[in-house]
Amino acid sequence: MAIRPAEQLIHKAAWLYYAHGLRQDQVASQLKISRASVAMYLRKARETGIVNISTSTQLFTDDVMARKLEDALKLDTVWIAPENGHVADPSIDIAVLAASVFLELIKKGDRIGVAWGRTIYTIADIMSYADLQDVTVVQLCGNLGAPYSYRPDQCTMEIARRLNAKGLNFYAPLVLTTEELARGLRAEPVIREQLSGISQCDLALYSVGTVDADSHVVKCGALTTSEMDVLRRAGAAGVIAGQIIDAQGKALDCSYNRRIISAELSSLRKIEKRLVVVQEDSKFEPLVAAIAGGLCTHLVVGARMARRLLDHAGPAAEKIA
Amino acid sequence: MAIRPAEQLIHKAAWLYYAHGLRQDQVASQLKISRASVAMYLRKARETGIVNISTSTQLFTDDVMARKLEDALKLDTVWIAPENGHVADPSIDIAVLAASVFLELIKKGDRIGVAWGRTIYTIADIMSYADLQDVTVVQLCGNLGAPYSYRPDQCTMEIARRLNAKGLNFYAPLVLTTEELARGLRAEPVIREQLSGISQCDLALYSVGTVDADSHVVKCGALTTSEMDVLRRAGAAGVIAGQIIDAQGKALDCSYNRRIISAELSSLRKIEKRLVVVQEDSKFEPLVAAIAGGLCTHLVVGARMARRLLDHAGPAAEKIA
DNA sequence: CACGGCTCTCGACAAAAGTCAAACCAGCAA
DNA sequence: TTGCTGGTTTGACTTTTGTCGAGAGCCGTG
Repeated sequence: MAIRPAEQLIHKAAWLYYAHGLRQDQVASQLKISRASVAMYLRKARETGIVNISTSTQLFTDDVMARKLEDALKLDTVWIAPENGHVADPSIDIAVLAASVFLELIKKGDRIGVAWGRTIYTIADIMSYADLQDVTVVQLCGNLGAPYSYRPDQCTMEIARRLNAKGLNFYAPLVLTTEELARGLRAEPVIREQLSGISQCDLALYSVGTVDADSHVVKCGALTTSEMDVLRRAGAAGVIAGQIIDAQGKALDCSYNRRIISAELSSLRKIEKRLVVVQEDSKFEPLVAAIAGGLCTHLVVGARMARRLLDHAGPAAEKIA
Repeated sequence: MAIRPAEQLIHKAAWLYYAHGLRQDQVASQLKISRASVAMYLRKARETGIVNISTSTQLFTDDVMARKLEDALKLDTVWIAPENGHVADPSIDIAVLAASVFLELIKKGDRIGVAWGRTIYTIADIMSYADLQDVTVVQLCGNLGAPYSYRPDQCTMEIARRLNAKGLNFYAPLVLTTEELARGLRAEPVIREQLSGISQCDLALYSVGTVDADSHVVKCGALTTSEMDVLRRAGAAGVIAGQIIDAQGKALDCSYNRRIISAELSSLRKIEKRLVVVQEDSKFEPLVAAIAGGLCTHLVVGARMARRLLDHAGPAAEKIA
């Protein structure tokens, strides 16, 4: 119980304003404070998640293209963010939508797996605060220095913070220099436990990475440009949770994949809702690979990407709708 | 309305406004409609649940219950002490909360009325020291021998001591053997002054007592078990400041009530802030009676009691949230 | 094809909410 | 004691939002 007058007042103001529909000046006179303070308290209430304002994301699953994509790619639900040039930065649009979808998919008591990357952090950053105490957010892969705040543990923690949930971090590097070491580390009880807990998640949130010189894993130093070149020629098609996958969405058989500490793809597939968010157009092939590998059940993309996916799925799928 | 273009528009407007945080005029220009229409759409969006505004329920479950109680019972403020079973003695919890609430409610220059009982003394006992020199603490009712230090004058003095305030004691017994004597004593200038000063208090602190054999007034010898039995059958529902009240919170018309020296209930009702603290679950009916009689504006109870009060107030009050 | 009846839309105004610098206050150090 | 610091609170001001009545568009009917 909050004895702190501030929190008590904030809650009471929020209650009177949002639940009772009083005006700010009425709240002010009732609480015997100035209206300006009420306005301030209400802002705090919104910021801290004491009140939640959520908008339904139905609109974006409701259109025909989303339906066609669901059918063609056998996905659970697809959300398509419009890219009509009105909004300054279309990628923000996708992230805002993704954040809402993400919040909508969370249920009480859920365990949520979160990967890392620019996309994920953007989502975390714009996500509104919520109050989900019995939710646990777990990190899906080991750590790696990344520019800004895109680090795996930061993504996890930031999302946990926003949700007022428990954050479960991964205290291991993403990639090691030898396979032996990686094997040994995976066998460590702490790590083993974290990894085995992943398949018990109810919801996972990740994006996909490219396998070119611009790839996140290259930029963060996990792989050199030339190593990546080799992998690409060996069939690498994308990156999921730090792991290289081929065009069928299977983990590529390579030394790199054996040297990382990350969620097994089979564990990921056991998670009921696998929410994949893709912002950049360049991530088309990786996304197709991830979908092929059954790593995606819920998808948030922009209109252009949706179009491309539909074209790719072939005219056969087109005419179903 | 076949295809409902409106629905789509409402959705879009709600999305841009709530999820993207645009202003109404920006939304209007983006959707190429007037701002007035946007305002109307937004209202519809709220009404139809396309956007959802809710006050958090998990993190602040006790606060939410407190707000509901305030609404249902028309109380000023309700504080609820959590009873999660972890703490050894939950009644201490309530007392700690009550003490801080009490201190919070005191303002400079206040005159404070204090009744007596185990609850009150517990509060006095754990209350932190403060320095409120221009505060006066007055005893609300006559004296009566009580076990430990629960005597009215002791409660008053202890609180005055803690606050560094002036204590104003009552030099009269709580109950006399004849109505005449009580009348005569009440007419005495010293007593009369004390009694008439009560309605000028700014804050009162009391608990409620039960009307069974375990009642404080019985244990202290003011009434015998059998007398209490009779009173209960006559409609006694609780005890406030040594006085018997009925289920409506009115003073019961009985010889006992005419033989006591205590604050008139009407004087108590004139006090702006009437803080009632209840620890024991058995005091449910007395508390309900006191609230019904308008003897309570500020309430401190445990979560269990709160729940019971809310259930009692009826499901109608429940659904406000 | 003109007519009510209907909803949707808009402009203008009034009301409410947001903002910001200044005042205030408690706690602390000198 | 005095002055300082960090945070809250407030009044005055600006911006944003809600509302209302008028008018526009639409449709079935006589």
